[in-house]
Amino acid sequence: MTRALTRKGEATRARIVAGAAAEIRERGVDEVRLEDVMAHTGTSKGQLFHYFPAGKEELLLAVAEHEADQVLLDQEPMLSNLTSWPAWVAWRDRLIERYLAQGVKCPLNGLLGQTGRRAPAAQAIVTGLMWRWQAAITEGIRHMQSTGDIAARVDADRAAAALLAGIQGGVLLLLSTGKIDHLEAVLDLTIDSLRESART
Amino acid sequence: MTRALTRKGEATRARIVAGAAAEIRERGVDEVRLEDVMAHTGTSKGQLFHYFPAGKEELLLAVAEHEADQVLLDQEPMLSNLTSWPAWVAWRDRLIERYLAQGVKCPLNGLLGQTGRRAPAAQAIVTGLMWRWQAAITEGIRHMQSTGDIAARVDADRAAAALLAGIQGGVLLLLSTGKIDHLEAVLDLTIDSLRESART
DNA sequence: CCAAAATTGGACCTGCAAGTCCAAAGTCCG
DNA sequence: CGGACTTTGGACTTGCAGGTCCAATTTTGG
Repeated sequence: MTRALTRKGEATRARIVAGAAAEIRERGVDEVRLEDVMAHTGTSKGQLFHYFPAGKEELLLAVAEHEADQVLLDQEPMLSNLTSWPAWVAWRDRLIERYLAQGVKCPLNGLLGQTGRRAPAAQAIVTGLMWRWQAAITEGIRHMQSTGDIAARVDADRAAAALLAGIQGGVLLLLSTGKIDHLEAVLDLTIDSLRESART
Repeated sequence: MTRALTRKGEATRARIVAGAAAEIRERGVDEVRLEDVMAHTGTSKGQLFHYFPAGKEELLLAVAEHEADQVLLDQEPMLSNLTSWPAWVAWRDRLIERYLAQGVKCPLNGLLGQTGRRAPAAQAIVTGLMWRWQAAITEGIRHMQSTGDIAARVDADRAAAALLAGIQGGVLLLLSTGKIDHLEAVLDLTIDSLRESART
């Protein structure tokens, strides 16, 4: 159905999404006007509505997809290879580094409130992200259990759920307080707790 | 300076704040118009700007304060009396119950994005809430350490930070997925881990 | 090379929600 | 009771951001 995109069109569309994403990260969802996106990407209103007929909401949705994918990509290749304690630590370090650099600019935070409530599609994107994220963590835990580095009695799904929640909260607290301490504490204590489980 | 409020005025102001808070909880920050608040509280535009001269932003700030206080009040008297394991469990249950009932309606989520970025004052309110919350948890941990129910080697501040982050993330995941599982997992696993610390 | 379709620019429209204003009504206190 | 205030209602103004429209241009595929 959306087969009517030439190479140039595809490029323009991508430029719009990337530009809008950057703008949103920088200033927040509800501070970004279509005009800002136009200026920042060198496009016209005609193009915006050509590629996103439903207007702002559709654009925001595309941005959300883009950002959700980015969140997981930024954790690779660590996230998919949680197969040893050093690997876990490397992942932990990557998370800290990434969010420290990102600071107050959370791309998805606003999307929960802004589009999340009214657009079920946005909700689905965030939910999907969380599900994929948690699945990756679960797999890491399972692998560590298979090598005996984490006790078999640990409920991998539940532990992954808790760790994911901790990360989300850590990031949220980074957003509101500007300090990385919470994220660090959660990661270290949770991972330590998993590590400890094998010792008894 | 704001000494020019008769009893009737005070009541009206409170009615506006409470009504706006309810409306925001129900429909989200950026879906609520001043007209909605007027309709819902039986007030006129004149009154809104009489009590909140700076307009919407000032009203939102008052609502944020109101809601932040409520968050902690809803956890009392448990939160201030984390002095035994049953007490901790009671607190845990209260949290689950409260957020289960609240469901998708988070009063403060939007305030981070909406007012948080532009209004440092809103940021301060959220930060203050988190700080008070964490302090209460820390105190609970310290008390349990004094009775030997939690190992002395545990860093109370750090543990409290991690637990708070877990709770925030659990609530966030409740908002996006609609499931309480994450919050439950975080609370149970973290509390268990604290409990376990005393056994070694 | 040429028609059909995609792409682009930008002027214009429109609705809405925040904010202004002021006059009428009520309240307070000596 | 009376004058000075707070409180209230609601009509009006304003700016702005999202969305519409269409004509000009470029690209595509046969």
